[in-house]
Amino acid sequence: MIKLEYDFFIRDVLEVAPELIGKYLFLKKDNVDHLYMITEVEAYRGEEDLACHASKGRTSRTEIMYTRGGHIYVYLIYGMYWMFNIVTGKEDDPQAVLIRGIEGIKGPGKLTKYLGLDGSYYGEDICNSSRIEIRDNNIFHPITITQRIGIEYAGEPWASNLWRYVIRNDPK
DNA sequence: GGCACGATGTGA
DNA sequence: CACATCGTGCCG
Repeated sequence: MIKLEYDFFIRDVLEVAPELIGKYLFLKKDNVDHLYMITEVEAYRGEEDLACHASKGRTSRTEIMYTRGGHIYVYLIYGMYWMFNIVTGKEDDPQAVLIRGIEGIKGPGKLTKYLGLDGSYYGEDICNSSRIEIRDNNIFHPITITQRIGIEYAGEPWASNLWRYVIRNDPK
């Protein structure tokens, strides 16, 4: 298992997102190591993407998306659920990958609750953290590509862009 | 300051 | 389909 470094994350989100399928999320909780295979992600790309929070421009919340890839973007939705994202791309090119599923857990809100991820991870450097990393075991997994979930409000073409990537055979 | 609304999940 | 629950963006 190789830890992924900046060169992996500092690329366009449409390259990084599909490659994250089958990779492993490493977490250290209470001094115990855990590995979870990533099974579902979505790409959010630039200020022009009306489903991307960066479409509102640079704010205290979206600021982290304007940094170079490898930082963590976490935010609260519906007052209850933390969404876990990894920033990608170069500095000043706001992009992020929303991690929507790991093996056995479907749904971005359930995922963060299960893993214990919250606002304390906002801005964390996933290439230089003692508690969270992404690792690769070089095993390829075929993927299914679909539209992103829950962003119809963004209108076209954003609602129809095929920017959701799911591990194939992962039921739904 | 006030208000509308979500990259969701659950349960009727 | 209703709704919980609150940070954020936007307007005033």
